[in-house]
Amino acid sequence: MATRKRGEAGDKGTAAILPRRGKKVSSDQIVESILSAVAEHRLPPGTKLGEEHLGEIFGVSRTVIRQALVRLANDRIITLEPNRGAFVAQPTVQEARDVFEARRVIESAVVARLVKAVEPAQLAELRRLIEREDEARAAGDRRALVKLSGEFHLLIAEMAGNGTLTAMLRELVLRSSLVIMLYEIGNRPACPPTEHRELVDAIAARDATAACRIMSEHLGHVEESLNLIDEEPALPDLRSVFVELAR
Amino acid sequence: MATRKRGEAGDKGTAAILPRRGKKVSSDQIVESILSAVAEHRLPPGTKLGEEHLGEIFGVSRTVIRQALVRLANDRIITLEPNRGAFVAQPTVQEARDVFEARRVIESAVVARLVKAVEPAQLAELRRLIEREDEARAAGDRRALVKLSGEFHLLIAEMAGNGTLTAMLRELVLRSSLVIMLYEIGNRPACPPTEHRELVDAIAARDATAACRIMSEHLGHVEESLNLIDEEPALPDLRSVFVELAR
DNA sequence: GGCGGCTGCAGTGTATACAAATATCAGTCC
DNA sequence: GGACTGATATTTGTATACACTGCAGCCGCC
Repeated sequence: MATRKRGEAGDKGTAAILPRRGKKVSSDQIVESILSAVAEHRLPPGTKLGEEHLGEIFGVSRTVIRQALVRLANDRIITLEPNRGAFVAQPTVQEARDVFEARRVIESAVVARLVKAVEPAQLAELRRLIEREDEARAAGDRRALVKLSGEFHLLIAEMAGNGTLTAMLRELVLRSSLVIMLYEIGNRPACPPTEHRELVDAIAARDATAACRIMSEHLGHVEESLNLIDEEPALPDLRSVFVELAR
Repeated sequence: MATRKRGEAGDKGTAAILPRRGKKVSSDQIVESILSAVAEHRLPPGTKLGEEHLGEIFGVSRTVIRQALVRLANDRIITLEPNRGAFVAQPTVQEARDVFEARRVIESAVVARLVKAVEPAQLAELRRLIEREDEARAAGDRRALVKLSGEFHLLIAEMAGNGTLTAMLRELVLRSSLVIMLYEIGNRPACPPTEHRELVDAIAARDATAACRIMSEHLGHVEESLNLIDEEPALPDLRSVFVELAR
């Protein structure tokens, strides 16, 4: 536990680290790993992220972990409670609704922009992604499905070519992932499977009005499929569970 | 210079620190100070922000400064060049256009939302802010004017009630401030003075269509008033010059 | 005289040490 | 038996130490 050289991280069974060639800053890898875990619903909201613990997992000191946590907190993926630590964020119902509204605003605009300048190769790429979604759905791989669905929305933004809007949407998609983990009802499928396809069809037809409408409705459907009523859902839930056991 | 207790920071003549009662995390104050300096055009793009130097100014160690810099870099207000340090960001022409497009997208939506639920007290508050803008303009106080103009746009977003969109817009307004510093032509006034007033009038009339149009055009006017031609403007300019010479 | 490498310095990147705050738990008192 | 209080242990917050990188100036070399 004394001195720890870099590079030992991989030994510790942390599968999620994508070993980018040394160019990137080390805290980037940690941020990416945690974001990836959120996107794949492997990291439930409310989970405590202890600094020392993460440091052991990634094979770096708390200094680097701290940088990563500060960045994640800045994007509202985690919350930093002073003197208590870092926890995976638990968006409130209000925040959840705000996130979806923001997504409708941004993604409608992004789709409209893409319709104007979409190229056949891009349509093919979108359709390829949809096929991978179908495969994941067929295989019953919910984690892959939810991640691919997010990537689909993000890919549209990237293709639209506004880096600022894309960066913002990336944050929103990740927060959506937290929202879905918190508020989804049972095992209902998050994204209706046909709508992505319809959206690409509308884009291919250069029908901006229809594409915007489908995107907006699609996000509305996802939001409606959630249990966004104004009551405290998660940590209180755990707490009440323990109260039950303690009786 | 050895041990330094908290609370001595204020002694060092750092005027910009608003001494919030101890609740906030100390890096927050530093972030706020730097953001404030950017909003008031006191901190030109490209300025080097040395860690040790900032540490002396704010009376904290590099650790805290670093946290603040990481957060600012995350919001693209500064750029962190590995092993070289932190510099106030210099948005490219492309980024500048992206920022204004993103603002049009978000602020149109925000205005439309506000029109639906605006209250008389809010209209009065907006008009009060416009009057302060007029005063700053009359006094020739450009720094106050540019800051108040940003606050006007932000106030509309806050009133609209979507915290997520507001947070995103806050970032965009700050980056706009950098863009304006970089690309403004001479001393041309950034914001046409009448448009804010027209906007509030349209909101008061509950005319969502007009309000969106005015907001969008207003942002378009600000963008057009800048020298956003596709040539490298500042540091990159130097580089391309040397590339030419090397041929 | 100009150019390339070298060395010293300044500044960042990371780890560690220490202080402060909080959570845990045992013991005591009511 | 339950609640409170104190000590202890764990965890975070901050400062500092040290290693490494990049830059500048100098010197020697061509």
